[in-house]
Amino acid sequence: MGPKAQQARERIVEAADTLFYTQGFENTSFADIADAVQISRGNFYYHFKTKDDILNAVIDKRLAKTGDMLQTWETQGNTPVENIRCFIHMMYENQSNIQRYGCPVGTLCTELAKLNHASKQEANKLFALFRHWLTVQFTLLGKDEAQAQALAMHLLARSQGIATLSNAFQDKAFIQLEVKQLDDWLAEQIQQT
Amino acid sequence: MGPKAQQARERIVEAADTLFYTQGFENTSFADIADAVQISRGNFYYHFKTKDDILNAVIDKRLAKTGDMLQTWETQGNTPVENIRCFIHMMYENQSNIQRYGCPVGTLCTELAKLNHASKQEANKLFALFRHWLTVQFTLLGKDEAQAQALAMHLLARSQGIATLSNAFQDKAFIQLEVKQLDDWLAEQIQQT
DNA sequence: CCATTTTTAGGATAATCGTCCTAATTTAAC
DNA sequence: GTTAAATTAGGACGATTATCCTAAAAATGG
Repeated sequence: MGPKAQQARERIVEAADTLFYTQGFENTSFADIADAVQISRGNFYYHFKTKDDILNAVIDKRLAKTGDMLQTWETQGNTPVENIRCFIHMMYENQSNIQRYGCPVGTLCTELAKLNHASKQEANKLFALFRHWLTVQFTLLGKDEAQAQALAMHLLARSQGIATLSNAFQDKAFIQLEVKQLDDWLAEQIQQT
Repeated sequence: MGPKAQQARERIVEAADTLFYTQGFENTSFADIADAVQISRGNFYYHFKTKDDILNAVIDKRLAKTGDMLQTWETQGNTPVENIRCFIHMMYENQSNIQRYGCPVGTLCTELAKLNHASKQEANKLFALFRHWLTVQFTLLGKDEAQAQALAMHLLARSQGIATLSNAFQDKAFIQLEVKQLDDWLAEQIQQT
C-alpha cells in the first residue's frame, strides 16, 4: 500500500465516521461516502473490500481517538475529580451535536445491537473504554473496586440518558441543568470518601 | 373496510410493532412483516400503502397502549409516589427485553431522529406522554411546575441511560442496582417536599 | 344464486444496495 | 525513458428494496 492509498484511506474513514454519526451506519451507503470523499464508487473497492471493513476502521479510529482524549484529560487535570469533570463537561461542549445526533458512542452501539451486527462487540469497547477509565478515576478517589465500578456505570448511564432525551426534546436548558446536577453529584461523592 | 381487513390490519401492526422493536424500523422490510403475518407481499398494499403508514400505525398503537398503561397505574397506585414507582419498576419487569433490545421508546426515537424521518415528531410523543404524566405525578407530590418538570425529565433520562447501558453491557445486576437507587432517589424527593 | 364488494396472491417495476471486474491512468523504480 | 506497480474510473452483477398492477378468489347482500 503506497502513501497515496494511505491518504485516501484516512479521508474515507474520516467521511464515513461523520456520516455514520449523523445519518447512522445502515442508512449510509457506499455512494454516500464516495460522494463525500469525491472518489468514484469503483475505486472504493480498492481501499475497502466490504462495508463492514469501513465500519471496523471507523470504530478503530474512534477507539484510538477516545484513548488519546482520556489520556489528555488525565494529564490536564491534576486530580481524579478534575479528570471526571472533564468527562462531564464534554457533554456541555458537544451539546449542539448531541442535540442533533445524540451521543456518538451510544447511538452506534444501539444501532449495531439492533442490527445484531458482527462488530457490535467492537463498538461496545468504546463504552468499555470510558467505563474503565472512570472506574480508575473513582478508585483514585478512594472508592473500593465495587463502588468505583458502580459509580462509573452510574455516571455513564446518566450521560447516555441526557444525550437521548436532549436529542428527542431539543431542549438546550435541559443539558445544562443536568450537567450542573452531575457536578453536584460528583462533589457529594468526594465528601463520602 | 370490512371486518376481515380490520383483523388483518391489527395483525400486521402487531407483527410490525415487534419487528421494529427487535430489529429496528429501517432494518425491517415489507417481506419480513409479511412473513411474520403469513400474508403475501402483494396483499400488503391493500392494507397499507406505504411503509411509513405502517410506522404511523405502530406509533399510534403504542401511544394508545402507553396511555392506557399510565391510566392503569394511576388507578392501581393510591398515591403519586406509588404511581411513579410503577414507572420505575417497569424497567425491572422488562429487564430481559431491555437487555436484548433496549427501550422501545428510546431506540425508536433515536433511530427516527438519525434517519430524519417524517414521523420522528410523532414518535417523540411517546416520550412526551411519559414526561407529562410524570410531571403531573410530581406536581401532585407538591412540587412546583418547574421542579416537577425537571424531576420528570431527570427520571426519564435516568431510565434511558439504564436501558442503553444495560443493552450494551448485558449486565443483569446493573439494572437492579440502578432501579434500587432510583427508589432511594424517589424517597428523597418526598422528604424534600 | 347471482351480482357486487372485499380480500387475496403473485408477478412486474424501477431504484438502490453491496460487491466485483476490467481497462485505463497515474505514480514510482531502475 | 521504459517497465512495473499503484491507483483510478466506470460499468456490470445479482440481490433486495418499496411500490404498484392486475387477475383470481372469497365473502357478502339482495
